[in-house]
Amino acid sequence: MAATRDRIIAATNELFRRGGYNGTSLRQVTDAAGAPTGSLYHFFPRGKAELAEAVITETGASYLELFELFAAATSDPGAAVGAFFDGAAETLEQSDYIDVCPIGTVAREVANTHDRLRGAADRVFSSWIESLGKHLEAAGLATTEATALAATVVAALEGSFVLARTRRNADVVRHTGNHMRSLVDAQLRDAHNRAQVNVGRGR
Amino acid sequence: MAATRDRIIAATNELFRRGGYNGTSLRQVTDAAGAPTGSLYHFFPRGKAELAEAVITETGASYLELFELFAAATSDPGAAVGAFFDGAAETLEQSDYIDVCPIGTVAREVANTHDRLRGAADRVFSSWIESLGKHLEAAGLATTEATALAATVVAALEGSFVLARTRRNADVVRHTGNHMRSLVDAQLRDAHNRAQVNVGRGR
DNA sequence: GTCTATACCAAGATAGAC
DNA sequence: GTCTATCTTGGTATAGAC
Repeated sequence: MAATRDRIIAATNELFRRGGYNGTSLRQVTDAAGAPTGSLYHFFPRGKAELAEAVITETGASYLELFELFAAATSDPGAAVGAFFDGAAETLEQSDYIDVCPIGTVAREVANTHDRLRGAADRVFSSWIESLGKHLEAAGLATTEATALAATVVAALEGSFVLARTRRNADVVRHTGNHMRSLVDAQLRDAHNRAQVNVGRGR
Repeated sequence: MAATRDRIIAATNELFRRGGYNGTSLRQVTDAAGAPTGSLYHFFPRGKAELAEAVITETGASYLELFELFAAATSDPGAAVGAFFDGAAETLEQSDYIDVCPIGTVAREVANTHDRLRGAADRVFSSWIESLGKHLEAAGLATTEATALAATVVAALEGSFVLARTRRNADVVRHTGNHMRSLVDAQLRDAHNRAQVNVGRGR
């Protein structure tokens, strides 16, 4: 049996993916985790907000790891991006379309009301963008271009989750992934062409 | 003074953009609208869910109209898309980063819990995708390509709102808009090139 | 660290006078 | 159509024994 704290985190993660922050009660959490209220407040003395912050931070780190696995499998960032979208689509279909990512839902709910949670989500998104950005740089993009493109990919990923869950069909995630892949490929091609021209000019 | 029903809808729209569905109480709505509980239940007998459904449907229709205005201003869909993102970025900055769109937030919150609201959001997103898709078809894309690309643009739009609100900076919306614009331009170019080749081959 | 009971408050919804 | 009072439920959080 997993440690109590881990069960609480895992249960909250899944409940947030289904119902979001305000839509999930601590009663649901303790029931799903099989843990009493006392334990919850033992591990998270500041209550729901502290629990949510832990879920955001820890889930964010595990998704970062997951993306790094995809990226490590190839030197082609476009392929890694496409594969990541395809994996997310699969997850959606196998989970009755509960959100793939608790962070996007919660971030959108609390961005104007819980500044601490907003900050935690901000750090997570930034870590993802930085990671993808590094890979895009390694493949030939300038830093500014790489970061902006990485942010677009993350935005498209999060947005495609909204559409897929709303229509209960994950194909939009796959199509969006394909589009992101061609966008990445095109930008890399442009960068290489510019580099070629400069070489031709003796730069 | 606007009619009571209109004030209730407008107040709810703004409150949803700030705090989402579960994060907004009917007390907040009646306070902001300056309307008593009795009036709210007079216009929306099934309560909060019915009110939310009306907000989604009516806001969705007004954003559709707004996009059609942008699209009517030019025969270049890429330009219309870019301008729409820029306008949204402006709105975010001027509103303390409350969401541009109450529908995306609410859709993500209730997709697994309120099927009626999910359905209403689905119809709205579909109407946007269909509208943009038509313009992309008119510019030369095949129907399937046009619909898929339109969905990607809507996904990127919604996703960029999440990132922008989370980091309290709307530049990501502008950058995403630029990327969507180049994506649209590239796909239209490809379609035209394919058409040219076919002409060259005497098709 | 765990458990139960409970305090306290805000939520959505309803009733019935006007 | 409007207004106020109120019902009921469920929310977060705490207390204190074990």
